Amino acid sequence: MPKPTLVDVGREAGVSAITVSRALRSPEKVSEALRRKVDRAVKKLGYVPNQSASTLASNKSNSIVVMVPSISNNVFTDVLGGISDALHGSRFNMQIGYTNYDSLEEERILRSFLNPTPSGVIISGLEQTEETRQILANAGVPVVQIMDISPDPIDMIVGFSHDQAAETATQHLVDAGYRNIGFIGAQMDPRSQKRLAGFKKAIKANGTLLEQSIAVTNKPSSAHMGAVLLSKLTSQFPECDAVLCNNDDLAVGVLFECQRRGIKVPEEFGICGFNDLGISSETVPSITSVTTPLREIGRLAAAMVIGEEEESSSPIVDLSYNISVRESTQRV
Amino acid sequence: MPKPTLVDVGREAGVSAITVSRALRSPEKVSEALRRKVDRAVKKLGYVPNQSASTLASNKSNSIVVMVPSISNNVFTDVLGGISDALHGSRFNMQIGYTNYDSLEEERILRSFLNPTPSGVIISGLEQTEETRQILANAGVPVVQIMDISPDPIDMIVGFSHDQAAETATQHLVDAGYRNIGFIGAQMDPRSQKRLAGFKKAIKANGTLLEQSIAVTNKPSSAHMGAVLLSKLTSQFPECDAVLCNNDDLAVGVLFECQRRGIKVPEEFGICGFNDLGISSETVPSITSVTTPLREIGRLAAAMVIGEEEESSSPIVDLSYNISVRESTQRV
DNA sequence: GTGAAAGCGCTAACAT
DNA sequence: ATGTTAGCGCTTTCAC
Repeated sequence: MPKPTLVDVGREAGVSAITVSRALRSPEKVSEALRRKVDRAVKKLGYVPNQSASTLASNKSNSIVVMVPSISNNVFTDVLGGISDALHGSRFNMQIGYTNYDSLEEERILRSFLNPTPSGVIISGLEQTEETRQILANAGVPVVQIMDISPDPIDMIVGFSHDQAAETATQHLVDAGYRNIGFIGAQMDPRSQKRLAGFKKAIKANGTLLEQSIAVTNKPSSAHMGAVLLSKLTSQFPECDAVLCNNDDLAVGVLFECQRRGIKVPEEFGICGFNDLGISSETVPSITSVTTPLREIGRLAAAMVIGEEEESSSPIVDLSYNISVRESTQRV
Repeated sequence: MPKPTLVDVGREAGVSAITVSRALRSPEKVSEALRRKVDRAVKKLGYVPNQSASTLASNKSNSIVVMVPSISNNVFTDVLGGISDALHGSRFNMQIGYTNYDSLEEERILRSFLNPTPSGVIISGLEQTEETRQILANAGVPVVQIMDISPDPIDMIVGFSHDQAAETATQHLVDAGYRNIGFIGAQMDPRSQKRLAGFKKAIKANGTLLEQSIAVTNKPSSAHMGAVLLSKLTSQFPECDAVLCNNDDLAVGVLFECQRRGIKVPEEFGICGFNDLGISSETVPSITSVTTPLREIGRLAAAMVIGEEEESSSPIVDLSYNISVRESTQRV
């Protein structure tokens, strides 16, 4: 037997197809009795809506478009996990776009994803092109920017303050007794730049910022890159006795490089990571890291975009981070 | 101005819409001249096909359905990366389903993904339910099973032999001089069971297999779990002097636990991981691992499913693995 | 090799 | 609150 359609359900329930459509899409706009009749007919026939027909007729899809810079980065797999959780069981599915940290590529992909119009857009960062902001603002769908915060979002935003988080982490290193603190960063996207700014601010508040205390690259973050950047840093800044890394894989690589060179952590050298990706609590010594609300960002962004959040809640959500202090910064 | 449709392209090219449709979908069934005219019109108008309309009319989508157990597992992000690469620039997109290592869940998701009929299916492992195999065999689309190998695939298959890989790795530990070798495994899916079987075979070939030399769990794999399982193993098998781990995160956790206990690796204890996930080459000491062709599996599976492989090539592709020998198994 | 007609299943817009 | 009408843009089937 063929798949049942809205017409079949309507016949079963004794109403017209369009009425069934409405009962299904906006149950609140329909009488209680009808809703029950329709539900029963749907179950009896095992009706499943045809997305393509719906999309074609309305020129609007049930997709939530999610734009992230990279899928291989654990940071974003965590965020995607949160979104996936929040969307699970809803009528929405997610369509992932991978921008490779390129605003123009992002714009191009987004254009292709905006037809048919999705039900919502979740997009990483603030660094969209002016064109992209225009397109999104005029798309007539909820847009949630994630990861960062700003007083001036396209529509809504959920993230945390990268500069504050880095500033707090740097201050923690100062408080732990380190005096020549360096910064190691890979994949220096705008959020990483903000972490660097937070680092600089904290250093200046405690003394003088030295140019040679910073070693960064635009290449991807990895344990290997952590070792490479530590070598660079210690050669240009030999008196360095601690580092803030802009991601945990770098921090892990720094620790390994210290072990290779016989540098004692935390006695001779302090290490603080970022994002608390799971491995930093397991190393020996364990690594202090900034625990960031990655999964929660995804979960909340999805809830906001599908309108499941409280009406009263603000379109700007600044989530909190936390310094998870571990052995790598605890001098005796 | 509104988006151009097939009718618009047809008008521009001086032919009917259906002819344009054919010229686009089966260029080989159409005259050279027409093909050129149509191409020019498409470019001039910036025509982009409407997927929903196509899917609705044909009840066939341009999606390649990909079923994987988990997204947070790095093993599958690598495989997905390979698929994504191979599909990039083609007219196909991927639709990902997460089964959470549950065959019944897999069957349920697959049923929902099979309407409209996708252009192909890539599915992890051999452990589908009988129902699932039936559905797939009757779907009339290319199906590629991945990760494992079998002489009896539903349609096509690309993977490698997990038992042979584990057997080879175990033999490497024996050859390295270890005499009381244990096995540590998490997330004991069927492929992990095969690795365990390969381990047992190699041990028996060299002596006696002890029940207490095996410590496994069905919980997810992580560095933390590696430490937990090492504790279990050494308490039940104190003379143990080396382990084969069924995944690299476990191996890393084992190394850290050894460091915590002051056990010298590789002198007192040998460690071999599996999948070579990138971190094992960075630790101190670096960890020997079985390098598996994860990305290549994804790339090839996608090529096979969209028919881009040589016609002549076999529907059964057994890729090779490689033992990457590092410090953790090199006794002086 | 190309075209005409019909319809995929749904929803927008307008009735009632 | 519910129904009628008219497509959405494409592909299928059948003609020529």
